[in-house]
Amino acid sequence: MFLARGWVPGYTGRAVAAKKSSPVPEKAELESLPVDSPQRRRLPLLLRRSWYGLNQAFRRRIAHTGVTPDQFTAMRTLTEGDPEGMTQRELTLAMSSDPNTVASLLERMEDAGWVDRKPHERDRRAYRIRLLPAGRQRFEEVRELAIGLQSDILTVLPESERETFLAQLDLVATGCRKAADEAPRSRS
Amino acid sequence: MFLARGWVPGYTGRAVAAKKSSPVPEKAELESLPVDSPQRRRLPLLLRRSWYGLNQAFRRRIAHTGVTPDQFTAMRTLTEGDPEGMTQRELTLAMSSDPNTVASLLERMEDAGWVDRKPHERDRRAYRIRLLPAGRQRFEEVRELAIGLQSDILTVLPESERETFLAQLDLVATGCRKAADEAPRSRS
DNA sequence: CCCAAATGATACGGGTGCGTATCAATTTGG
DNA sequence: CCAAATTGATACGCACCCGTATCATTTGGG
Repeated sequence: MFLARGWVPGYTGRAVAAKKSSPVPEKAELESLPVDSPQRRRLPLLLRRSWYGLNQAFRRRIAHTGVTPDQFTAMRTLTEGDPEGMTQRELTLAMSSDPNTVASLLERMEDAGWVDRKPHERDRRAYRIRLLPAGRQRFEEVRELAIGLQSDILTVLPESERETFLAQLDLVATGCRKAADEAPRSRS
Repeated sequence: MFLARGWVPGYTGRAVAAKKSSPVPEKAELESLPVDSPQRRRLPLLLRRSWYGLNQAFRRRIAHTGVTPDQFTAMRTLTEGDPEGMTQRELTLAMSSDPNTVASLLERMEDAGWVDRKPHERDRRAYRIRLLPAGRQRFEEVRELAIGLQSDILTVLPESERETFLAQLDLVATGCRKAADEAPRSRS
């Protein structure tokens, strides 16, 4: 087995080492531990597990459509955005992504015939990205699967707790972005 | 489409279109909307924003150490794992990562002199990965910054709600992994 | 005991995240 | 009104995610 003797459990909490009796520490003793102690639930690890798990599940469920999760996110964002067509900058912000990534993402989507880029009528540096009919059709197809997945996963929480949880996650997301924006880009 | 002209604000909520007066819909009308409606909080988008925001913040805060967020995760996992040295397979599982990714991650970390790979004494296919003193020193250095970041972010939630939130996120994470594991790898 | 199935690791390739640099166009300040 | 700062987009390069294929070793069932 993969646990020799000795050992401290990972954050997956398979076991509790040493002499601690209860598998779940009491609140009081728990809060006396460092916030990154293996005995505690840690935000970064939980977000990592959630995000990669969700992505993997989604990618596998939609693989047969030829669309990737990020391409789907772009399609959704475009659908919900300015009907005249968002700029790449706007798309980047709305997707919480990066100008670079969005550029190459759109390049592939343009090659696939799902979007096109028209020059912006007031800013000659910018494009207006529009979702083409072929893209919209793909989007609708994948959207059904996305709804199914999200619903499946939310069943792990009692109905009554979902909105509160999502509101808290929203706060956390905002906190994370804020931390990122405030972080120094190294000194210069 | 569900939004023709007039746009509806994306989840970034830059503006509120149309005639809806309250920016936050009532619970009743909210629950009548599709789970992926822009007016609702959506799990995938929130997880995306949280994860990338957290990562970006962390990457920027630790850039001067030469360690990447994933390398730090590996160091932490190794530190908390079998003192004799985990195999790559075990590390992969514990990190919610992928055998491929872990292999190249470790290759870079080995080049940097932070870990080494000794042949496993009972399975000649496997390695035992050990964190070297140089790696442990880097780990301790970065760990301080990681604790600071996690603490900073958790301040967005009232102290009394944190443990509950993390417990719910744990459930969600498990649900996501489960969905991924159950997803078909395409048919063969 | 032996062979088929399963498993640990690697190679290869496409997609994505992102720091840095560059270029053209727009905005701003004096 | 013009030079400097800012901004939209791209190029390049490295790190990481992950599907697929391959190879060596281990395991399991007959």
